[in-house]
Amino acid sequence: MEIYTIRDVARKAGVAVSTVSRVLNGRPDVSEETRRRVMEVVTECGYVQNGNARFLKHARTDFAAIIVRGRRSMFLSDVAEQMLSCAQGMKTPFLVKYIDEADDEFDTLRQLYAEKRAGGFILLGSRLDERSEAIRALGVPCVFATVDASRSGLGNASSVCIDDRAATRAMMDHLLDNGHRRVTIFGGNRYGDDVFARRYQGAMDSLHAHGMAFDPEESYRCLRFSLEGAYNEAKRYFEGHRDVTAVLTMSDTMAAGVIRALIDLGLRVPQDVSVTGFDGTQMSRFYVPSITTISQPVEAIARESVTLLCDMLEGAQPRYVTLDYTLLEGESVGPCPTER
Amino acid sequence: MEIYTIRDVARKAGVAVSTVSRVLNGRPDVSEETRRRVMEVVTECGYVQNGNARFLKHARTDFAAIIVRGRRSMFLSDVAEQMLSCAQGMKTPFLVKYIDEADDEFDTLRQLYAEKRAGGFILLGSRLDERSEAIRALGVPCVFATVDASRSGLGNASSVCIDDRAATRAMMDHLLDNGHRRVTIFGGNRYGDDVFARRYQGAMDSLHAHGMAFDPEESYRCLRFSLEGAYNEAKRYFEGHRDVTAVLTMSDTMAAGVIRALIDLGLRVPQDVSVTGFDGTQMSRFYVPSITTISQPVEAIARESVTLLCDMLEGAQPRYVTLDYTLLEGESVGPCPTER
DNA sequence: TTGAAAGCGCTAACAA
DNA sequence: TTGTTAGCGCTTTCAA
Repeated sequence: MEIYTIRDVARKAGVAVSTVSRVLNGRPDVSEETRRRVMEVVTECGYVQNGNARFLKHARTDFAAIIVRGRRSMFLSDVAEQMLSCAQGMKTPFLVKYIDEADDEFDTLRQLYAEKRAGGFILLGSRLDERSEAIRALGVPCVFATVDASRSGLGNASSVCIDDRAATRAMMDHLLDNGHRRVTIFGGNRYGDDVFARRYQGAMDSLHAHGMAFDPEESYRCLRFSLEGAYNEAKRYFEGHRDVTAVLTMSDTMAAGVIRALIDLGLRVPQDVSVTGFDGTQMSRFYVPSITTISQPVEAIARESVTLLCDMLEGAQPRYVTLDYTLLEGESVGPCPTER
Repeated sequence: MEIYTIRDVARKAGVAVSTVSRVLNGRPDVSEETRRRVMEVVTECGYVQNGNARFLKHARTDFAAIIVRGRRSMFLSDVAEQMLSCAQGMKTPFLVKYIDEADDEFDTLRQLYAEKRAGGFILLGSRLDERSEAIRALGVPCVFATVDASRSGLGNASSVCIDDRAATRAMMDHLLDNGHRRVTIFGGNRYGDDVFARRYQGAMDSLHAHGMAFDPEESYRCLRFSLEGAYNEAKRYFEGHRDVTAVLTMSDTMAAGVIRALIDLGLRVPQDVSVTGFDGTQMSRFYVPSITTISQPVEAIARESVTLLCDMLEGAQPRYVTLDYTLLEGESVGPCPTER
C-alpha cells in the first residue's frame, strides 16, 4: 500500500495543499463542493495525516500527557483509562505514558515536554518532594491526581484526591472498633508529603485518639507495590510477630500479598489476623477473602483531573479538589481473636 | 524554562547544526574535542531533540510499535513490558500502544503506520481472521506474539507462541487424571484460528482420547476477559449445573472470577470443584487458593518477538517459533469428590 | 572533520 | 473561497 502525502491528495482533487489542510482540520472557509471532492479523495486513498509533520508545526500547548507511575498498579491504570475516555470529548488530545514505579516522573515530564512539546500534564501516582520543583521551573500546567498538592506552593499545579489521612484514620478506627489492639502498618514512605505519608498520619491520628502508642521503627514496614514485595515482607515479619492481630496496608495489592503470606504461615484471615487494603480495586472484591478497603471514586477523579487541566490550559488558576471515599467492608476484617 | 532547538545548541557551541546532529546521533565522523564541547552545551541546556522533527525526516522503517489488545490483561502487559526492556538494546526504537479488547488492532496498526510511519509491528493478544488480511495489503513486517501465524498464509507475519493446543490438552488430562468426569470449559471464541479456538481443540483432544463426549452447545460458555464477566457467567452456570466437578478456564483472570463465584455459591475449591487457569500470571500464585495454570515463558516470548521483528526489518523471512510451557500446579485442583 | 543548504509533510500567514 | 509560500526542527547529502 502506498503512503500518500497531502500533496498527493491535493493533486488528485485538483486543489491546493492548503485547501486540503483546511478540509482536514474542519476549517469553515471551504466551499461545500470542494470539501466533498477532497474528502472523496481522502477516503479513496485511505490518506492519514502525518502526525510528526503536524505536531512539528503545532509545537507546544497543543496536547496533554498523562504520566502514570506504577505500571503494575491496577488502580492507577483504571484511573488512566477513565481519564482517556473523559478526554475523548475534549478538544485537547491526550496521550498516556506508563512508567515504572522506580522511574522519575519528573524526568519523564521534562522529556515529554521537550520531545513532544506536551502543553499540560496529569501526574498519576506521583509524589510531592523536592523534585517536583522541576514543574515550577518548567511552568507548564500540571494536575496531580490522587495526591494533594494544595500545600506544595507550586503556582502551576492543581490536584484531585480523596482525604487520604481521614480515610486511613477511618480504616484504623474500623480495626480498633473490632477490638484489635496489636496492629501493624504495611505501606510506603512515611515522611514527606505523599499519599503514603498522609495515610500513615491518618493511622496515627486514630491510634492517638484511642490513646494507643505505636513505635514506628518497630512495626512499620517499607514495601514496594508488588505482590511479591508485600508477601515476602509479611512472611518475614509475622515469623517474629505472632501477637499482631491486624494489618493495615496501603494498597489492595499489598493486602493480597499479606493475606497470602499469612495463609502460608498457617494463619487464617480474618479469624486469626484481619487485613485491610486501599483503593477499592476490582480485585479486592474478587479476592478470597474479599478485602475491606477504601474505595476511591475512580470515575470522578478522572473526570475532575481532565477538566481541571483543560481549564488550566485556557488560563484558569490551579484548584485543589477533594472527593469523597467509601469504606468498603469485605471478608478480610473480623473481631480481634481473644486467644490464638 | 526555555526550550532549546538544535540551532541554539549549535550557536552556543560555536559549530554548525549538522555537527550537533552528528554528535547527537553518535556518528563517528566528529572530532573528540568537538563532541565534548557539544555535549557540554547539551547537558547544560538540558536540550532534548524534538521527536516530531526527527521522525518527520526519518519517515517509515524507522521504529516499531507494539500493539497490546487487552488493557486489563496482567499477562499481556507483563509481556509488553518485557518486550520493551528487550528492545532497549536494539537500535530500533519501540513504542507501545494499549487498546481495548473491543477495539480492532488492525485499524490501530493502519493508523500507526500512516500517522507515525511505524516500520514494523508486534501484535499482542491479537486474533487471526479475515481482518488480519489488512496486514498483507500493507506489506509491513509483523510479529504475532502468543498466536500461531504459521498457517495464516501471510507473507510478512512471523509468530511466537506456545503450543496452546497441547498445553490445554495437558491441562485437561490433568483434570481427568484427578478423576474428574464432568468438566466444563470457560473460554472465548471456539471457532476460527485464534488461541481460544486452539485451546478449545486441545481440551477436545484430551476428552476424545479419554473416550468422553462433550456437548459444546451445552457446556461451553463464551466470556469476556474480565473478572466480572467470568464471575457472573460462572454464577449463572453453576446454579443449574451442580454436578460439574471441574472447570477449565482460558485465563487466570477467568479462573479467579470462577473461583470467587463458586465460593459465593457455597462450594469449596478444590474440595467440591476444581478450577484451572492459563498464562501463569503472578496473581495465580498469590490467589487463595493458588491457581493451577499453564505458565507461559513471558521473557522468552518477549525476547523472541523483538528479535524476530528486528530481523524482518533487515529483510529476513518470517519465522514461526514455538516455545515451551509448564503446567504449574496450585491449590485449585484436587481429586474428584466421590459425592457432594 | 566540518559547514551550507535542501527538504521531510504539514500549517498558517498573506495574496489573489 | 482558494492558492502561494515561508517556515516548524531536524537529518543528510554535497562541498569545502
